[in-house]
Amino acid sequence: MAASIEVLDERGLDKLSLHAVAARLGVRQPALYHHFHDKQEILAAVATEVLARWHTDRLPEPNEDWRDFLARNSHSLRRAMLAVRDGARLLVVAGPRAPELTNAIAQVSLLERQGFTGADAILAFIAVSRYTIGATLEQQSARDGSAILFPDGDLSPEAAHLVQLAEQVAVLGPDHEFSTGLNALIEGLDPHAAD
Amino acid sequence: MAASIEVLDERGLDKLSLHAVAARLGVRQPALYHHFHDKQEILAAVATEVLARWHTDRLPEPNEDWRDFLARNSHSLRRAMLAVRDGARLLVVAGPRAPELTNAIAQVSLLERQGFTGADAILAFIAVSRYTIGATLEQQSARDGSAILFPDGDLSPEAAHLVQLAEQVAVLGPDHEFSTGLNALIEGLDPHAAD
DNA sequence: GCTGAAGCTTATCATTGATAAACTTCAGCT
DNA sequence: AGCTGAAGTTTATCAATGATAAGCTTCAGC
Repeated sequence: MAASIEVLDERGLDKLSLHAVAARLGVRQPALYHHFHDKQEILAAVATEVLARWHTDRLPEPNEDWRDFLARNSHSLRRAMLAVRDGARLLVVAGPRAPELTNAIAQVSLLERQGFTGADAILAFIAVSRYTIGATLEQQSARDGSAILFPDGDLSPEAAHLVQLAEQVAVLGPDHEFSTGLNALIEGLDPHAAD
Repeated sequence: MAASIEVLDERGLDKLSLHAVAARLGVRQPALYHHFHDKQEILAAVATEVLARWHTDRLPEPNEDWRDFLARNSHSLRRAMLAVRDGARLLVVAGPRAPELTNAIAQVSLLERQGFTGADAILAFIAVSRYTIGATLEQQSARDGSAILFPDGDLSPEAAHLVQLAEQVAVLGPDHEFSTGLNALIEGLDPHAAD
């Protein structure tokens, strides 16, 4: 796992080859097949290891506000994805499909104690986790690939205005972008909101 | 593009090979390189084509409520991704990085006319689009891969409760899952919300 | 000192994205 | 009629990669 993460950081997910991992371990490529069934299984193990190392805030404090916990949990997941190159994509293609049971119980129970129905609690976790993954994925892809290009030819006044706004948003930074959406989502999930 | 989409639907993104596309066109694989620089460029063109075919609701009605438009736009993007196999992943790896200028102008302008600052309007679009991508991606991966497995051994009462809730959510269906999060996010973006 | 499992190696495959070099077709010009 | 060049295609060939088969070495445990 450690060797795989090193190779991942150096070459990126697309060029993460078993040969490179094996070489780093001082071993030949087929040796890996004595420990894993196929590449997919290796990637899954790497994804799990990344989460174990960096996604640390998974359990709510005893009487934590549900908003605080959802935000903390989401930022923790995001931190894990940003900790390694192509981390978000790695989680999408090889991440664990089912949540860990004991964590899920504590998490859902927290929301239920604060006014959520059970189903709404689950829907809330799903929504937040999907936003987190989507946002981090796009952000990380954009960072590693080419940055979004601002056209700079002759522009209509409206287009110029738009470009200026985009630059405004850009200087606020990716964390701000992420948090804005996350806070809006969490706010909107409030079961006590006035309809 | 049409041939590529057919192959994509039949074999999935991972097994979408240039050989297969060329075969469908009654042509040899290197012939494709006279029309595209590399595979990435082909995928980008396919992604653009998918959006052009199915992502139809991109422009706001003259005085449409911003909530309605954001929701309509998001559902339209989602529809496009669900229209082809692995559509969400395709968009992530090969989708256009920058939005179309004229559309973006009309969209941002709508939100500005309804109380958003320019920067907040852009942040709103970013948040919604990232949620849409993340949610559809997870949902489509889960559908095509193995469904989330409900453990069915001996469970603690809490675990049994959780499993029961998960089944409740499952019967509501993926569209409901998606809409719940989307509506919460849009609600939370309201610039006039009482703080 | 035998045995068998664990762990590794070499050899070998099929698939795949990509490149090089040559052949065919044909519109447009002289 | 005949030349020319561009467009589009073909065959041949690569290197990289994931995967499998068969055999060698080491060593714990009897």
